[in-house]
Amino acid sequence: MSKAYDPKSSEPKAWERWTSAGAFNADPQRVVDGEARPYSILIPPPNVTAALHLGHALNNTIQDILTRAHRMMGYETLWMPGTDHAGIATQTMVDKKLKAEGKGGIAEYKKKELAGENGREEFVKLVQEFKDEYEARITHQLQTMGCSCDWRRQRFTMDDICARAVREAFFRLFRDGLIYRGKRLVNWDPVTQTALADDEVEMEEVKGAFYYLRYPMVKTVDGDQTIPVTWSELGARGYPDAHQHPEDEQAWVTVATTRPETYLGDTAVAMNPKDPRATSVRGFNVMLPLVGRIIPIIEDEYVVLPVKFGGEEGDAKAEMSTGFLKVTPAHDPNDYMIGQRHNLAQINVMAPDASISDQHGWEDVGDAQVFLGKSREDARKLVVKEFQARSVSEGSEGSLLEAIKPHVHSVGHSYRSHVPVEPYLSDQWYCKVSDDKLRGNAQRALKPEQRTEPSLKGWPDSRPKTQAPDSTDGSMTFYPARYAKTYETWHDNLRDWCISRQLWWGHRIPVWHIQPKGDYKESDLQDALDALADSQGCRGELCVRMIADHELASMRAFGVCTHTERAEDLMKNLWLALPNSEDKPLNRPDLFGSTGNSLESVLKVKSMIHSMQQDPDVLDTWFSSALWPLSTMGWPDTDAANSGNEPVDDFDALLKAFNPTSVLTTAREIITLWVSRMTMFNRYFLAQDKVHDKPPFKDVFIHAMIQDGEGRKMSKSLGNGVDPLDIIETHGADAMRFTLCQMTTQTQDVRMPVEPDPETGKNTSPKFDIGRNLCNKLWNASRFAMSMLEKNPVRPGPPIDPQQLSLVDRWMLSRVAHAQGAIGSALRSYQFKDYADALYDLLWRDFCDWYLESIKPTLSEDENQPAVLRSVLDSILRLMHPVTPFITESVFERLDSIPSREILGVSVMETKSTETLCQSGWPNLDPSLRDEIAEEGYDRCRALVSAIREVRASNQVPPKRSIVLHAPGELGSDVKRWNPLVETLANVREVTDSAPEGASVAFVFEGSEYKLSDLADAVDSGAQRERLEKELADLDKSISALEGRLNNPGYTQKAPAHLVDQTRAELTQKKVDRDSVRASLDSLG
RNA sequence: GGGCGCAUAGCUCAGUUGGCUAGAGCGCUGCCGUCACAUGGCAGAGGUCACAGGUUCGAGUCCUGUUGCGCCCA
Repeated sequence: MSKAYDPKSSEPKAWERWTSAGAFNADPQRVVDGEARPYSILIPPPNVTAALHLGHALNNTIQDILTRAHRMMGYETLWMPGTDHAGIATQTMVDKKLKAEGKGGIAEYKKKELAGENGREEFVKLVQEFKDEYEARITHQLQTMGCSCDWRRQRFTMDDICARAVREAFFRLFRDGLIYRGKRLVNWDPVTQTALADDEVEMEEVKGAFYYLRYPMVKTVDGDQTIPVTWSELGARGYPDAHQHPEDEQAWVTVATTRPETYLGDTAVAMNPKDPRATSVRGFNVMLPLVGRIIPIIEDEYVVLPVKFGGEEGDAKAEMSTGFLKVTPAHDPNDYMIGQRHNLAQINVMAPDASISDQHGWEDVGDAQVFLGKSREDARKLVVKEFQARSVSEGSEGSLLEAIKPHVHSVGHSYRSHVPVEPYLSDQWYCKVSDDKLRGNAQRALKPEQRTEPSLKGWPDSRPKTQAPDSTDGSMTFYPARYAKTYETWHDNLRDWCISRQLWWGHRIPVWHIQPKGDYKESDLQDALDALADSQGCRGELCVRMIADHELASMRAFGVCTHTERAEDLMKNLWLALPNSEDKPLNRPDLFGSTGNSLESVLKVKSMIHSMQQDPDVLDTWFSSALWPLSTMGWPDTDAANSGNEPVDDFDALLKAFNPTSVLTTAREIITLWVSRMTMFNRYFLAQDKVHDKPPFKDVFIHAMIQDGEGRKMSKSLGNGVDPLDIIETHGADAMRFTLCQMTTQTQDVRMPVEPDPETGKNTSPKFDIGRNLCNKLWNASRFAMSMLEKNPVRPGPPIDPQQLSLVDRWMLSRVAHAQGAIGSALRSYQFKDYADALYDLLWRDFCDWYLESIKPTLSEDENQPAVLRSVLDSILRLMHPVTPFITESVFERLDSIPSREILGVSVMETKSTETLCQSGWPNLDPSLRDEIAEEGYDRCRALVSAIREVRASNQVPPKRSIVLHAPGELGSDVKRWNPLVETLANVREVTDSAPEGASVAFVFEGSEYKLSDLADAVDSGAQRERLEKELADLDKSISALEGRLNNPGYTQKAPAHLVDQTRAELTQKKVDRDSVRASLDSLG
């Protein structure tokens, strides 16, 4: 074995051993047959947009630690790997890449598609290639890190098995009325031209302005709506300040807006009913400049009163408000709500690219055609310019633009294209997550102790319905517990989920839109299609729903959702067969077979369809992510999953064995996006299947976020990101894993100082040295131990009774037992730092610093000691394996061939194989090995050694010099009984009862004075005095503290008796110590 | 604006029901080329536990408030 541990040579070999042994393969049948308990984890599928970063490394290290530990504990263990197609993110990446390569980007392919070519298909193929590349890279990264996933089962959210789950889920929700079509304001990204979910919008501070615009006031006389209202008229009606304006001039209202360009779509001006001006303007309208649209002045509580008229002073909104609010229902979410309340028209004045357009619902353009075709930015400038140039009415003073005040406000930006999001009215698909069948199930999943009163009060139905230990409700627990609140609050304010995206990369929505010919009901079309489906062998695989209801039959629309590929083909064929002209017969009768029955059905359906179109949109990425616990397990059709080209065909047992999973390990930012939705879907669908009604995981562990040394997020743009592969290259995978494990505390952020590696220039962190050093320590300790075992082989024999062992051996076994317990409880409570610290202390402090040093001289004489050494090293390797799998596997391979002998109480848990360390058992140390007496005895010995070492150091005694300990009485006989521990560890040549003859140095131990001699040729009495005086000062300080405590009657009366006794004993001891130190000082003269 | 978190040694962090003379690693100082490991050993210095009140016999820990930093959601 080499002197220093070399991860580069060990890691690939260990990996090879695991994979050839099939060490990571899970066998669901063993669980179903009751041979083993299940332990399963689903990987949060990384996006295929980029290589993994340190946050992924942390998350996956944690999952691997849990997986490996439970595998060794005898659980049938599944860690399911996979990646996410990350719809918009990936599509954008590919678009950018194409543009960077000088190609046209997605726009080119959109043109092709419009021209009737396969632009969409070609583009998706390119994305597929991109995905393949990154998927391979991510897989490589995870494997290099040592992730013990069952790689045979690797999934991708868009592969066939996942696609089947998506189709099934969509169909059922559609059928059950939980998916609907809605015209809503969405967060529209004008660059990628897609709707964004609320959580895909990032708020950014923007330096903008409040623009104060004047709208002339008009009234209706004899049907003419454009008659100006004058100030004097308003004044007569009690309008405050009306007299400040010229009497006969036209009055106006001033609205304040940050987005003047949206005025084109205004359909009302609103004011608060409490506004003192409300009565005087009631019944009047205003006329939009240039557009000429007459819009009403309405009253709504939403409007903030200006300070002048009762608004709160200091409230920024009240300070800015004029009391009049322009209402643009089609371009602002709040205005949309007002519009709903007052039944206002929604006028969309923009094209999908956010340029001003009269092609998307705006008709009364009037003089505003100057704005057509302008981008929203240009339109804003132009609106300001036009308003500035005009006045309220001809000849009146002042322009329509009253003022511009700078204003910093936060604006939603697309997380992909980073442009401001445009609230945009469009038709989208929604999932009714606010339904109790979904929301309620997610709320009820939470452990009752983690629910809070306000939420339970707000949602009385969300109280858990069942409470048995294995119950369906209340069985999901968050670690750390505080994150339960994030989860809970999210559901309290849940809005329906917009699930459609105007993208090409994703699961296409399996719906055909049908415009009906004639006036008929949903069920009529359903019946006709059922008959057709029947004739085509796909009965029941189509579901019809009204998706747009309108008084006019011609404006109605039906959605036909297809349940299967077959049904999809049927609809496609129907579309192909429909002739352009209504009266012509089918142009492709061949598509439906030749039976008269089918032809009749086709003709019937055809007669009902005016036009049909496949929905062009795809589903939000999170829709397939939400199905991850189901799709990875082959749901809904395990038979179909088995028949694919999968390397394993045990899907039928998979779901039964491993859903619900044991724990989900993830970052806090996706508690809402992902955890919640998986919970809803898992419970909803599996309950329908009568499988179970459980949440998809028992525990949810939320790990910390890694920030750089300055507390900033790691990101590409800041250049502070760290690539796990770089760390593995310089430090080794185990070193990285150990450091990450040790950093994983229960706080929400952890910091990792980042600096460039002086050699490679790549980002690294000194933190990883900790892990590297630990591995090196393990390597050398093992090397040393094994060489000693070669020289002093374990002799065969019956099991050793620990009671027969020497003090240090019993102590070491006790420490291992202690560590095993600490590690077990750390794992159960997801306290990963505690795990790492327990390993560090066990290996470095206990085993290396004390045990190995202690046994050096005795190993050859003590016939039991080699067996203990062998056994302890074995246990340490096993306990360390989940954190540092590679090095422990390498060492274990060598240790395994060294003979061993059983020690009573030391065993390993049973596993299905012992071929590698990875597969073999977790240490099982009987609690009786925790030996208080040995720990106390050895601790005394160590304390004495430390005291002697301190004397040696303060007197500058060279380490090589052997000295003499003068220890009469009890201590002397103890030291002799411990022989040769003190002698070895403190380099003492001789222990004697006699007093020193020559120069000596005194030290105090347990209240008595002892002496050391032969320290050097001359003893430095100054150093001794200094040391003793410091010791005296420390003692005085603690004595006065203890006395102070005991002199406090409150303490002696109220504190627990054992504590008071303890304090008294401590005080007595300290006083004795002090006397001895004083005596030593006196004798120094 | 709402929610959550953090503030302890020069740095990164532990400190789980209040009982502590407040710990670890790195860094720092001194000694050590020793036959497992210098990616190491031994010894040492270093802290008004952000601030101000309160509860208690006793507060780093619990409560209230203040300040600063960070994250999430509007």
